[in-house]
Amino acid sequence: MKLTTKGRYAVLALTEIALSKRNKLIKISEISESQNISSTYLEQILSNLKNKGFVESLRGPSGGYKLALDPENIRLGDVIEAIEGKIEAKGCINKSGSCTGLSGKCLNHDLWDELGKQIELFLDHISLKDIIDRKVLGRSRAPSPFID
Amino acid sequence: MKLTTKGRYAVLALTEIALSKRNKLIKISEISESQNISSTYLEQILSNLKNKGFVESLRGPSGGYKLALDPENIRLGDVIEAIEGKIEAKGCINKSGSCTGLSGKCLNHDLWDELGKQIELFLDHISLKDIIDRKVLGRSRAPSPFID
DNA sequence: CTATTTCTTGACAAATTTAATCAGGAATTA
DNA sequence: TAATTCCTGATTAAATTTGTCAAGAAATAG
Repeated sequence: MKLTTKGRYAVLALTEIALSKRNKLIKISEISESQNISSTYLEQILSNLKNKGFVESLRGPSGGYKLALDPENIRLGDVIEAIEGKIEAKGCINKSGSCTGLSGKCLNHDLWDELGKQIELFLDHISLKDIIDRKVLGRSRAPSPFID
Repeated sequence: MKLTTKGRYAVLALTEIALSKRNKLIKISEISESQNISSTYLEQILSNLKNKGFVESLRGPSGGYKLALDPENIRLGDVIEAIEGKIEAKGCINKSGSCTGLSGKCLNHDLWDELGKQIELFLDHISLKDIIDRKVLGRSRAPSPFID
């Protein structure tokens, strides 16, 4: 599993872009300064977000970025996956011999798979609009009881 | 947030210990061999698990490890926290100036806090016994809708 | 059309974290 | 008393994250 500053910066940048005046372009330098993030580092991230279709850009003076989608259509899960890659709780993948032993057949596999799903489910249900509207707090949920 | 092989090895080791014959001690070398994990690395992890009270040990020939608690009383959340430290989605902590800007007051803070809770909730509700009994699959849950 | 601004791209380097090794030691038992 | 096993802390190696840097391409203002 992976969740680094890169992913957090991406979400942060998207909220800044979303909050900038409707259809008005916002520059990397503006985000960089207001959020105290290296502008060259942000360049990488925004360039990536552009290629994945979350934002649009314009070059030259008075250039900058704006959202390519409405905030309610930007799922955080998609953003994080685009930036950090698949959030997968790799249990024993690519480790030959690690699916043997007393706990053979990867009892543990289930755990990390399901945890990965729990994380994905959460992020896939939160949109950029939820963040802007402050509709995130209190929404986490415990797993369901096991049904035979 | 953090979830590394160390945490996974810890859970793996615990399941191996749990599955070994009741009250019979199991050696590091046995786990190491059956799971293909460096035994010296495992030593660190098991020593840690012992200090945190999850397992007991005995030295000398015919020594080894056994559980200090019943599997149903070992919550994965506690294990992971003991090994990896608090799973916290640190949003803007210790980054002076990062709580300003258009998205000031840390709109994002809520997101990572709540994601952290979603992960904790999941792991706190799964016990070592659940893993052994294969009662984990299908239990992940989406977040609840926002209530005003 | 020229200079400036801004995004774009890819390679590179520093810093941090993770994963693992190593060495020496302490308890237990046969 | 010798072999076995856990115990501890220091050190190293590998991988990843977090940037920096340099050269360039598009857009615009003047």
